[in-house]
This record gives sequence, structure tokens and C-alpha cells, in this order.
Amino acid sequence: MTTDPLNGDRAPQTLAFLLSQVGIHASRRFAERIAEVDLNPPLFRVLNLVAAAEGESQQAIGAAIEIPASRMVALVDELEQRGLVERRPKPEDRRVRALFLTAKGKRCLERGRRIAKQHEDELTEGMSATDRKLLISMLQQIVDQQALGKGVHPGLSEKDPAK
Amino acid sequence: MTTDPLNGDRAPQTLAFLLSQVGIHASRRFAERIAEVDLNPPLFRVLNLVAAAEGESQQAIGAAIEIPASRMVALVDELEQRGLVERRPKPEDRRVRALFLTAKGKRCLERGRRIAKQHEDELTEGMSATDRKLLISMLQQIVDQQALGKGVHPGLSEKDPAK
DNA sequence: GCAGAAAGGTTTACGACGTGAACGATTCAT
DNA sequence: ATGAATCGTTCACGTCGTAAACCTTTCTGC
Repeated sequence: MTTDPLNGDRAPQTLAFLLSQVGIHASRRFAERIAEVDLNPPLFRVLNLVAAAEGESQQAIGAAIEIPASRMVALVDELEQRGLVERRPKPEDRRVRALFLTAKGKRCLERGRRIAKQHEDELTEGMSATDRKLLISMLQQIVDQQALGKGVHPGLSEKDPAK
Repeated sequence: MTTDPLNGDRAPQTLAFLLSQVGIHASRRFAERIAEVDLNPPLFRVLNLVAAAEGESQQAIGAAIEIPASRMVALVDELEQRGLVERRPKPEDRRVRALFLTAKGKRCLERGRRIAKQHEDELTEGMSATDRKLLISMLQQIVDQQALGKGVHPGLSEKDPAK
């Protein structure tokens, strides 16, 4: 058989490509998994943040993960429609909408967190605890060095958009 | 000062989140950089593949990186309009379009590769060669274990879609 | 206390993508 | 020769994220 140039290079990939590939896979896979509780990654992320800072304004929470205000509205709309989050007017400033988790929201978040944990395990299956820690510290090093924010990246919400 | 729950956890992130974050950053940053030669990542990827397998059919090349036929058309259209790639009819099978690089395409690819190299360096700035290798092998381990293809992921083509 | 600036939230219109289904042309199988 | 499969293409659709405009409420300076 002749060497097929189309058949993947088993040659070592570049780090940049590997990072993209693995990172995007991680995102997509998580999107699949988190869909089990009828959420997508941005919604889950916002839900988490609301839990961490109940009573904060919509924009304060959005700003923390670099989500533009107009996008935040849609996200919170979703969460509210599903009965996971509540918008309460704030007496002292009638412009703002303070966000709170509902009981259902708390349950959903809990389930989501279990899924996230499973996802984490799945991703690092067959990897020693030592390696895992090592990998984390190296990635963290890149994050620091590249001065990455804590932003939730747009897109990548659904594995299968045509569903 | 009170502990602000909105201010990022400096606590150790999960591996899954770190991977997504870094991976997506790598993609976005590369998209920015490769735009200097007026390409986006999928176009650059196809260009590379055409170079590696000149004369192959459009779909053969597309299949190698898991790009659906209908998407491939648009991609090759772009490359052809820019004069980087040529579609030539194949005498023995008049259905297929064999792809070839033009001289301009070769130059562009070369420039793109230099950029990719720089991107690689930028990403791993301040990282020892040893760590770099280590990181690569660990990521490769995940790729193998997760059985990831060589697909080019959709989306992420442009840093600023509204441009 | 009033005018104008600024901030929170919302709505809307738009543009960018990727996909699947349907289609014509060509080649293959029998 | 006829039907099935393949290559490439077109098209219509649905999903997303964004910026711009807008209303309401609060703040600032005078």
C-alpha cells in the first residue's frame, strides 16, 4: 500500500492544535451531557453564578463572566421560564433585577454539578491523579500567562444544532 | 472588605473547564492571527490538506477532516475565488473536481504556516521545552483515549463576527 | 429641585454560520 | 439497459450572538 497523505498524520501534532481540538471536544461533550438537565453551558454557567451571588443584579452577574447585557436578558429569560431563577425588583434601586435561585433551580444546579463531575472524570479517564494535577497546573500556567478572563465563550452550546 | 463571590475563584479550576477555556482561547487567537493572510481556520486547514494531497477530489479531502460535502463546496469556492486553489476536472471521472494549489496558494500557505508557528510560540510562551513536550503527550493521551477524530470544528472562525 | 448624563434592562433587526434535503450529472453494478 | 450509488452543487432553514435604539430610573452639578 502506498502512503496515503489523507490518512491522518500520526506525527506529533502542534500544541496549539491539540489544545484547540481537546478543548473544543471538552466543550462539546459537556454540552451533550448538560443537556440531560435541559441546560446548555451558558445557562449552566449563569445558574452557577447566581447561586454564588444570590441577590446580585443581572448585569453584575453577566459582567463577571463577560456576557453582554443584551445576551444576559435572553439567558435569564430562559432560566426564568424554566422556573430555575427568579427576577426580583430591588426596592432601593428600581432599575435593577436581583436574581435568585428557586428551589427547582437549586435541585437542577445540583444535578448539573453531578454531571459536571462525571464529565470531568470521563475526560481524564485513564489518567493518574498525579498527571491530572500536573495537567491542571500547566493549563493554569497558560491561563495566567495569556491573561484569560473567566468569560463564557459564545457558541458551542449544542452538539447538534439541528435538533 | 468582604469576600466578593462574583470576583473570580482563584481556587483551582476543574480540568474540564480549563481545557475548554484554553482550547477555545487557542482557537480564537489563531483565528485572529490567521486573518492576517485573509484566511480563517477552516480555510487554512483545507489549504493545508490540499497541499498534502494535491489532485485529490473535493470530497476525499473534506472527508479526511470530517467536513460535509455541502460545506466543502463553500470552502473551496472561497479558496478558488481568492486564487489559492484550482478545481480541475478529472478526465477519467467527470464527476469529480480535483484540487490543486496555485502558486499564490503556495505562497499563502507558507505565510500561514509561519503564523501558525508564531501562534504556537505565543501560546507556550514562558514554558520550558520539557513542559511543552509533557503537555503535548498528555493532551495526545486524551485525544487517543477519547477517540477524537481529526475534524475541523465548525464555528470559531472569526474573532469578531460583526466585522 | 431641575436638566442632563449615566446606568440597568429590554427589544429588535441584522448578519454569520452550518446543516440537511433535494437535484442534475455521471458512473457503477447487474 | 436500468436502477443504485457517487460527486458536486444549490437552497431554504434554524441557531446564535451582537450592536443599536429605547424606556425607565438614578445620579450629578448647578
